[in-house]
Amino acid sequence: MNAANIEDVRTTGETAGEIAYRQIRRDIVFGTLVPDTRLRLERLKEPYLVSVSTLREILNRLASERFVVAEDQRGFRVSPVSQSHFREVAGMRELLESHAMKEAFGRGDLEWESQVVAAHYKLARMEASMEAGDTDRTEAWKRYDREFHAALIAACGSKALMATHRGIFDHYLRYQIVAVIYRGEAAAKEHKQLLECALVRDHQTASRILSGHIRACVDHTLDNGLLRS
Amino acid sequence: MNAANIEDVRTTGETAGEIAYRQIRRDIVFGTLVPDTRLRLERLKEPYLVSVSTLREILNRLASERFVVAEDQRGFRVSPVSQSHFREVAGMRELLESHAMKEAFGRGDLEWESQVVAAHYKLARMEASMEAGDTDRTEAWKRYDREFHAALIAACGSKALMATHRGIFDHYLRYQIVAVIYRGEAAAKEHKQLLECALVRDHQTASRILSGHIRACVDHTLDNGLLRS
DNA sequence: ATCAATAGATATTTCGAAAAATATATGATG
DNA sequence: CATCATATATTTTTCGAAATATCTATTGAT
Repeated sequence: MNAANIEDVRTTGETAGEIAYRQIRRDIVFGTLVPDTRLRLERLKEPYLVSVSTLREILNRLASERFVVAEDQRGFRVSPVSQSHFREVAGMRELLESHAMKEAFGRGDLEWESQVVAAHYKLARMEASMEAGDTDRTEAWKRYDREFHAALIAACGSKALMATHRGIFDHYLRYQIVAVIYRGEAAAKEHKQLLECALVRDHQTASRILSGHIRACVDHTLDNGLLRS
Repeated sequence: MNAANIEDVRTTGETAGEIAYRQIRRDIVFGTLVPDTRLRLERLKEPYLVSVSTLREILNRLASERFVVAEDQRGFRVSPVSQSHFREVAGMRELLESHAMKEAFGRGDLEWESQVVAAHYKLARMEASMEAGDTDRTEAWKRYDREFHAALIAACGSKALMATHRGIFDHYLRYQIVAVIYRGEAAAKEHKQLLECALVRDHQTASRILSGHIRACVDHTLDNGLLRS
């Protein structure tokens, strides 16, 4: 290959299907594709710039991740949401993340600590910016939130655990978006507490805070009836 | 539809892709498709009786489940196995199944108990039959083992937890097959103990037994060097 | 008027081939 | 002889259309 092609490696390295996959997944997590709507193949071809076959590959992947449901010979639809499922997902997050934090706190080294500090710094700055009225950046905020919690458990020593957590976390994220949750100040305080726990390796307090963090979010959502049945 | 078609509902209700999916998944879990081998599309068309497009749908699904890995523009291969991954999967099973048993023991009713008894009965009979030299039925044995452990946690109240457990369990199963593990007598005894714990709702003892159950299996495999690296 | 059966329309599933990328073989050059 | 560029072959990715199934509207019968 000649020198001119070096720049194209980025572009060609990723398949069209991969790009469309990320876009559709993102549209489900962030609610652009609303729960329970049917995903008609011919209709999705145009907006995502792929053919039906490629779409089916993508939707099959998302079905494995439970972001869409595949009904036998009746196509696909965006997975529905429900109070009970939200509770289940929140419970899973609590179980996985608590355990992973405990492991990470026991194994983490200086490099890990610095990554946690870095992730918290970015998140805290974003939270401050949101507090100051810089709205409609919730997507970036959620990304930093995810990265902070991922950093906390990064030293847990199990790729399998982190992968499972990541899958569950995105489902949790969808409920936060779908129900339009905002409790910035409280969440920011809890994030700071989690950072401090990490640095002194106090996983018991961290678990307690995480439980509160998650349960407050679930209760707030369900109490206000932001989700039906 | 006329009366004659009623019988065909079973046949036509399932798509060709669904059948091939189950077969390929099964072939990976039970080692027929050996770890790390490349899954060439043209080569798999014939044995599984589907086209390349359908194959890609299946392999994308299995990639989401981490039974195959997809390399950018380089196709698919059966996920490799390693000691460290086996340990991670075993750890995940311990975490999920322990927690689920605790919940199930707290919520289970008479109907649940009877299902556990039924599942154990089938498993115990199979184990006795294996003990008596009825070999090469390990696949059926593994299925009953899975069903027993699934029955134990069936009352945990979380479909999400059960689904995640199921996914992890099959990865665990693959290692049992790949490494040709057999510790029938010991396992049978532990299964009986788990049944008794369930009926008296002693989740703490059950957790201890499950830990031993899993760790003995992992140690036995790795100590005997049945798995490289 | 209600229900069943049929025909037509719409959607999904499956296929084989074209397009794009990677891997392999060949040959030229230092 | 090694290295790099070029050409060939193989493989993956993507597509559009044929085959199959489901859904809807219409007709006819009880």
